Order: sequence, then C-alpha cells, then structure tokens
Amino acid sequence: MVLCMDATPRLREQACFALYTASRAVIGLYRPLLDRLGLTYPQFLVLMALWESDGRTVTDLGDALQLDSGTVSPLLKRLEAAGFVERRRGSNGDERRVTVHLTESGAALESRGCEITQVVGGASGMSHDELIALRDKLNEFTQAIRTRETATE
Amino acid sequence: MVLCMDATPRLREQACFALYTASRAVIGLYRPLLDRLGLTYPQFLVLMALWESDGRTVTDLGDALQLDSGTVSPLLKRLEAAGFVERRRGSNGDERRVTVHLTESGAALESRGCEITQVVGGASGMSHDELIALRDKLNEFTQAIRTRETATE
DNA sequence: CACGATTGAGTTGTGCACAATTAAGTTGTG
DNA sequence: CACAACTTAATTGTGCACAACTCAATCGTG
Repeated sequence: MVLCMDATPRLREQACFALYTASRAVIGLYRPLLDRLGLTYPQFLVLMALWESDGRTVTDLGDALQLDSGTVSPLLKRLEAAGFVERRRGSNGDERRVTVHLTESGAALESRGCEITQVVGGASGMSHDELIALRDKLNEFTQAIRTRETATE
Repeated sequence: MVLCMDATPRLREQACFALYTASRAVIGLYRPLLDRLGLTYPQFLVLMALWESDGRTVTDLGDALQLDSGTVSPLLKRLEAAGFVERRRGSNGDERRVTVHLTESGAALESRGCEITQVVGGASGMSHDELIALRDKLNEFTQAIRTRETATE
C-alpha cells in the first residue's frame, strides 16, 4: 500500500499522461502521410514486420507488435482486402497456423514507407542520437512494467 | 523529400513504435487497478482534470486531454451513467456550453486515484527524477510535433 | 491408440480515437 | 434588426485494443 502524500495528482505532471499524449500525437503525424498509401498506423506496423521477415504467422506478428489475435486478425483481414498481404492456412503442415505474405503491392510500399519514418523522425525536433536515447529509455520503461504487470498487489 | 538511405526500417528500432508500445503497456498496468474503481484510463483522466478544477466545460476538458468532442462526449455520458459526474447545460448563460461536475461519488475517488498513480509510478522501475526527465522529454517531443503537424509537405 | 490439455486463429462485445457531419445557440456586421 | 459566420456539443461511421469466448487442430500421456 502506498500512502498518498501529495495533493491532487495533476494531469500535466503525470509521466503516463505525457506518454499517452505523445503516442497519439506522433501517430497523428503519421496519419496524413499513411493515408496516401491507404494505411493506418497499426497496418503500417504489420507491413514493417513483414518487410523485415515475410511469411510470419499471426501469433509471431502479434508478438512483434504486442497485440493479441483479437486485434491482429481483423487487421490482417483489412490488409488482405486492400491487397497488401495474403493469408495461407496450414502452409507448414499445421492446419492451425496461418502465415501472412506480402503481395507485390505490399512489398512495393517499402521504400515509400521508409521515407515516411524519416519524415516523421525529422519532425520530432530531436537529433538522431536523442531519438535513440528516448527509444531506449521507453523500451526500458516498457520492460520494467511488463515484469511487474501482475505483481501490483 | 527525404531520401531513404537505410535498409528496411526495423520495428524495434523505431522510436515511435517504442512510444506506442510503452503507452499501451502503462495503460495496461493501470487497467486492473482502475477496474476496481469501475474506471477506464481515459475516464480516470477526466476525473483527474475535474479533481484539479471542477465544473469545466466539455471543450475545456477536451483541451486538457487533447481529445475532441467526438471522444469526450460519449465518455462523459458513460461517466454520468456510472454516477461519477453530472452534466449541466447552459449553467453560465450560454445554452451551447455544458459544464461537467463531480458527484459526491466521483469526488470520493480522488484519494484512491492518487494512490493508483503512485503504485504505477513505482512499477516503472525509474526514480522520481528519471520519471520527471522522461515526462519533460515527452512533452517537448509532443510540442515539437504539434508545431510541425500540418507542415509535412 | 485414446483423450484431456494445449495451441492458434478467429469472433463477439465494449470502449476509446478521430474524421466528418449535424444542429442549436451566439456573435459580428451592415 | 437581419443574417451570415462562428462556436459548442453531440452523432455517425471506421478502425483499433482488449477481454472473453469459440472451435478446430495438435500434442502429451497413459
């Protein structure tokens, strides 16, 4: 049990609120750029994961994005309807598994997608080194939280 | 136009993805704690804004949380249905404005809510000073992005 | 081999986010 | 005063997130 010594926690003083706001702000910056490709930010993340390594399973993609099948499945359905990926069930002899493969059209977005990440990075007002430091700090933060996830009383 | 010198942008190297993941992770840490109060994280943010200053308008709350009326209105409807706030239209002579007021029940959550922010801060694995530094860095980041929002080509 | 336990993907239901729109109320200007 | 421009909150529609669940396929053990 933690005693609350402070007065009212103020919104602007909360690190978690800053995180929540920053995350939405940067996705908002991606939005108009990704719109031209017909993608949302989570869809873009899936494509990034596939550009890195094509033919991954749904579970593997979920692990990479930290999303469960309830989020990933419909997301993949939309990406498939848009013609950017193709799903194949049982492609490795296990009829439960579905592997996801880039179409020509999905693979072709890679260079434009890469440009977009550069544009957004540039708009952050931070140097490359600062961005790396921030990223590492955030990953450290996420890691710490995940290890304590169920441990909070 | 920014040239893409790099190879495929890797998911784990992206600061924006780290931000997106960290934000969801910390909200996930709040979730079981807020569940006991019958609140979601955005609902908790609204209450924090009201504990800080009660009787704010919908627009004012939206500015504080960086959310538009399309998000805030239904959120307030649920908070009202749960008995934590009350909405009053035209309370200041302007029939367009709706002011939002804490009920006794909503005001009573403040100390338990404060405790929760402390618990979550403690689970971050960071010192108070580190958290403040991270928060300031994130707010700086958000500010930089907001000024460049429409300026990206 | 039988069969309970587990795995993998998908579905359902709720609650954000956000764009676009609506509708009522207010303000500014001629 | 008239009326167009603006403000304010709410609604509609789409797409995440996430919990809870379903169901088929596979695995582990006797």
